[in-house]
Amino acid sequence: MLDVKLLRSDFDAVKAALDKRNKDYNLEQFIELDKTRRELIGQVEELKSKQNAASKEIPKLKKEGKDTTELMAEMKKLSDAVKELDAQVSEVDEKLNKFLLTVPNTPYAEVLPGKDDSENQELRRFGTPREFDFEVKPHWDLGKELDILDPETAGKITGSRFTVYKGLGARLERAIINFMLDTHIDKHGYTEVFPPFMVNRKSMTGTGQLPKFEEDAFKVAGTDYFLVPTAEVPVTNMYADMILDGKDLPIKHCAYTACFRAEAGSAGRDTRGVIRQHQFNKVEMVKFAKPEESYAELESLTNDAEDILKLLGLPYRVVRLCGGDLGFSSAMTYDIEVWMPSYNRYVEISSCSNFEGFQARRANIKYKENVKDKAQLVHTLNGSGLAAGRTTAAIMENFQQEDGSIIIPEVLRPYMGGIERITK
RNA sequence: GGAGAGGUGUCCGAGUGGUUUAAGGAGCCGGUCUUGAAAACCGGUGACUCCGCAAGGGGCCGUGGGUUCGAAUCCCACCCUCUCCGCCA
Repeated sequence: MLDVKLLRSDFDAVKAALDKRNKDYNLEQFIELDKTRRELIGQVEELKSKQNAASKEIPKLKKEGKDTTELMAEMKKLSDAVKELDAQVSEVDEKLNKFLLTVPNTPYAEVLPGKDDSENQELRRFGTPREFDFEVKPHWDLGKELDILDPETAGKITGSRFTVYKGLGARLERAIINFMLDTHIDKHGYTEVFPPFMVNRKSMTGTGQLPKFEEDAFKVAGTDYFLVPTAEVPVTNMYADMILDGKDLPIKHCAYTACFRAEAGSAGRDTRGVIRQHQFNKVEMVKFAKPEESYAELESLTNDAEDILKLLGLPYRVVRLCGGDLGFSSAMTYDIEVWMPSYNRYVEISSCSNFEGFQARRANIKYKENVKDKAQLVHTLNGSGLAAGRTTAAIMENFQQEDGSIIIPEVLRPYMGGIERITK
């Protein structure tokens, strides 16, 4: 949610920042609603003040044995007026709130305007895509030949966009998850959490998935719960409605969860392989930081995600998303894209974002430097570290051999019982 | 799922319709005393939020409604915690 005070005091600046997203958000309606709301509040609070005064007066008069009938009748009228005005206030409040909840975050100064992902800025590359002297196979063909990925069986037991991992495929996916978690915990200093895979509506609203993107989420029938689209949702909301101690910041968590996405609107895209699934595994990093430190924290968070790819020996590049490609809640996002031989291009494997105070305002997460200070919003950040399914696919494709086998990266071997290669 | 108990400020805890402006205690801050500290004593101290330039005012006793001139207190719904029972990995 945007800062209402900023919207009032510096409307044009907010509008200019949002323009970088290349869409129109009809911000003008805010001005009118806000004005109406403030007028109504002024009126109703004046009446309530009178009400409170009378409530002190009536018991006094009664004790003195005086008649309060007339005053009480007068107060009844006032009470009705208050009710009427209160109803109007909450109506305007609701409209205003509804509107504010659907306006995305203002992009950071460094974010360039742009239409879509074609206008993202490449910042750096690591590694060199391997030159193959044989015909590369996509991971879905390798997976089938090695009998480690089985989308057909998943289609039978569930439906499309699901995969059964079998044998060493399942073990590889699990090894990747554990390797990533251990690295973030032991080397990068994150504290692991293992949260529920379902969250309530409040949490989904807190991080910005709702109310605007309900069709992207899986709702659990008969409840008001949603399957988590990312661990960002449960982990960020762990601190909802809390005032943190500045001494504890930054707080750094990593978490593994399965992630569930309806993939509404992506029919026909990436239908083969494990790149775009309704359910996939991901290790997520989440940070809570002081505002003045949040952009430095974004750099280190992105480096932590990159470190996983470096250790695995996978070539990648880092891009800064332009305004038009930026997620709803984010002020700035770095995407890390891994080289995917079958696509013959870099494919997103991590997205690292600084949400500044946008989520913190929605979820009510604050901190105090000292006990006597005024509580202020923390900045929230998160990034994939990494998407496990896409990592499995990248390893399969980048480390495939001419005979169709796959060499396991050395760092994963301890997690694979020492196995060095997946063969038929 | 069933039965019961409960949710009050940083914490403990009182409070069943009106000087409650949320008692009292702990903690915290300041002071007296002390070589210093502790103890004792004295004084101070709810957080958050909304409107307002300010003065000030409104709201907040799990959440949301309702009754009333007036609600922490009465009524309704929901959420959460604890105990017991049932079921279950």
